[in-house]
Amino acid sequence: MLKHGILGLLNYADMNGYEILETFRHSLNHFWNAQKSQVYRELTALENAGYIQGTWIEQDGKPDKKLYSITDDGRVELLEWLSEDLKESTRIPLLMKTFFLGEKSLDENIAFFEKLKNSYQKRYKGFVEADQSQDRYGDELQDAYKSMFWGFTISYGRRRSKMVVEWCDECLSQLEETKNAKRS
Amino acid sequence: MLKHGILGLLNYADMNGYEILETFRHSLNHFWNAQKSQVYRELTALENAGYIQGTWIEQDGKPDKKLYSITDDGRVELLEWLSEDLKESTRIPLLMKTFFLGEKSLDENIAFFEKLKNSYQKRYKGFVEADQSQDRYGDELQDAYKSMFWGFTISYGRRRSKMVVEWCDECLSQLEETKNAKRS
DNA sequence: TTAATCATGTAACACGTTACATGATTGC
DNA sequence: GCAATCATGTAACGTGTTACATGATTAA
Repeated sequence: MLKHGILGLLNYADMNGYEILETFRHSLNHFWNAQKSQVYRELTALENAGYIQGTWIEQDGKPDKKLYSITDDGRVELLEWLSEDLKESTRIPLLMKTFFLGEKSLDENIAFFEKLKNSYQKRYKGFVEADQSQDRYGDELQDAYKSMFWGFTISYGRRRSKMVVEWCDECLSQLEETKNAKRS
Repeated sequence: MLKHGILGLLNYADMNGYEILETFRHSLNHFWNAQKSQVYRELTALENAGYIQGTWIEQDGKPDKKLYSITDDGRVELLEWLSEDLKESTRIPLLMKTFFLGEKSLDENIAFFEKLKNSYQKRYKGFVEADQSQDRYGDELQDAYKSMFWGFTISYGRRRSKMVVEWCDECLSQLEETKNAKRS
């Protein structure tokens, strides 16, 4: 999975590991959190598989870097992945916890959902701002068609955050109702 | 993560591996897809850690089974997990693919989102029906408070499916717009 | 007789996380 | 002098997936 993400980025431009990590951090971070160690490991694996090739570049005033570019085989692999059906493995840690919340008290659970709501409300605001500032990656790409899909991922993030906030509201109102019913 | 799910289930009732798998399949499947091999592995690990203990039960007409029950240490571990902050590792395969869809044609991408919309529409209907039939797990639990949280997970599933369908609509209308713009 | 259900697992691999490890240059 | 930026990785562990492997009983 990460493998294909890296191939996708190298298909846009040659990059070294550090730049790939930066790109993940500023453009893909809302849907993929890439770890340093994993990126370097995948780069090695991808090079061994012949999907990318790296060249060491000397720099002055900075450490040497290994610049990777995608190969023809890599491009084929990328397109194959894009054509495959996506296999969505549903694993939602939030719901795993929610499912067993019956072990905790009403008040603890109200606090749980309030905290959650708060954090997603912040995320939501972040997405709305990103949308308005018509920003970074969309501009970097300089290709209206490609940047449209970047926009789609932002839109998903916005909708998802909103959905979670609304879900929290629903949970909270049911919890409050239960609390009131107990009191009377 | 799965580890705590198993602890949670064993906290409700003693079960063997097969029953745990069945429970995942009919009650937790919409947010957690547990593999056989992993469940058996976790059960062994959990027993070695002292969080659960298993006893072999002979049955007639059926294979022997190993019935597990949670220990006091296991219950402590479960409650600790419930109190911890949840660490949500955002990794959304759907968006990873979406991000790089610029490599494919307009028509292919329209087909992609239509297929996706279709599958989430089906899921959505499934959730709505599950909601109305006031069903399985909620009844099994026989505990209004606990089954409320099960209901929360269903509600999340319903909202999420709906959100994805709406997102697909947005993507599709933008793609269609681009298509029309090209034609003229 | 054949498929489904009940029941257990192992082996190998793939993918993700956390901690450790190094070191030069630049700006405050 | 200290933190940030640029740049590379390894080691160990944890978690998830795929394929393989076995075998009895029951219902169509």
